[in-house]
Amino acid sequence: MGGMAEDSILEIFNRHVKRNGVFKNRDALSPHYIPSNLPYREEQVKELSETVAPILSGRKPENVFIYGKTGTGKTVVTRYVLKRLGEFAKEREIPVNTVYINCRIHNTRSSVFIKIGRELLPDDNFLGLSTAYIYERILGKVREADIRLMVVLDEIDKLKGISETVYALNRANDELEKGSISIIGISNVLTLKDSLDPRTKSTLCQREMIFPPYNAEGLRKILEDRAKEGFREGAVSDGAIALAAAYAARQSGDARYALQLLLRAGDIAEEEGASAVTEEHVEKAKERVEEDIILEMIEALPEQEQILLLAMAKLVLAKKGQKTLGSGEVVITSGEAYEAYSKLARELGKDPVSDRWFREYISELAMYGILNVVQAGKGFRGNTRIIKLLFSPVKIADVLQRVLVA
DNA sequence: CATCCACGGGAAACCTTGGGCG
DNA sequence: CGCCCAAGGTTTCCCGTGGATG
Repeated sequence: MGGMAEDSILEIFNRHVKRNGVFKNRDALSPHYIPSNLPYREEQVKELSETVAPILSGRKPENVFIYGKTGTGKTVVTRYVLKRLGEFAKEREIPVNTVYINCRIHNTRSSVFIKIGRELLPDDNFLGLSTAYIYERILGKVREADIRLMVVLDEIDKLKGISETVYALNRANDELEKGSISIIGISNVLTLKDSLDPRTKSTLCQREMIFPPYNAEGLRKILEDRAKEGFREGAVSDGAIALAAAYAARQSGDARYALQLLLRAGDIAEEEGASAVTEEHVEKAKERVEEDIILEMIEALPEQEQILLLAMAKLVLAKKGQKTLGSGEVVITSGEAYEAYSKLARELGKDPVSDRWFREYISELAMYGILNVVQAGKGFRGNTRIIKLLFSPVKIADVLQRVLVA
């Protein structure tokens, strides 16, 4: 740690002090930000508002199931409408409560109930209590204060025991003389509906909404709006926005991707000390965003496949410089990979799967585009194939080390 | 040609889940 | 409520096949 490191640290810190970067409010580009208007989703906003509005006159709104691909605005429209509903109700002192639950985090019935309980009764501690008890406490509160509750279950496909949860929440309405509970379920898994049992399906899907993907024009409008909020005046070129919109349109109209692209482009522009975001920045951001997505995906992979990938990454790093093939790329045969994998699995205290199943994993990962598998050809015995990681082994190892140790 | 590495289909074994029944 | 069994899904086991070597 000599002068060099010191200098580069100073440089980083300085960059963050002198706030003449491209961003004005970086959060406006984040997927969690709720903008003040939602272009190209006016229809959906209207329909959802109509659906929840009866709550204001004391009637229980129908349950809604919202379906659409990632980045089609499901979550943001829901949060937007409920936020406005909450504000409206508060002004008029109507007892409306909304609870937003992301089922990827709260993925069991009890953790959903705990989350609702915390929202309604912030002073109580629900940990360690039975689900039935929490349920009764919630019901008691709803009844006592005549609360009209809206529960949003986002990424509901990730919830274990959808039926039980939906059924329990809905059944509450039969037991309540005052107050009500309505459900909004959100998912990007189209087949989810078919996998539900008929009773759950008819309960949850009293009303259905489908969110279509944005077209390039819509994406451009979204980016323009957000750029106005997020960037300084003139710190982002029209060309950059158009390019980001075009890439995202190709990614099946994913607005989250578009925003991520612009956000990363902004980061890169700042790193380079540029005064404005250009098309080149967007171009460079594309790689980074794709990497972000892959890393996110890797984090969500089944444990065994993560172990496999970590073993592969470590193997690549260990072999760097040795055994190379022409181009200087590291070569790994499936035999070696399996050995490394089973060793690592045992180190982590897990039973390795058979080599047969291992091969299934390999082809699955190849399908996702994380790995690449090719016939080895001459120089190797028989039908040997070589496996390549398509992403930086350092980053893969980084992410997985963290995930697997915890 | 025998041997080796590895692939991938299919049967068998094992595990999970949910419904029926005492 | 607990037990058991059927159905389904997952994983292993077994094996024939193909390609490259010596």
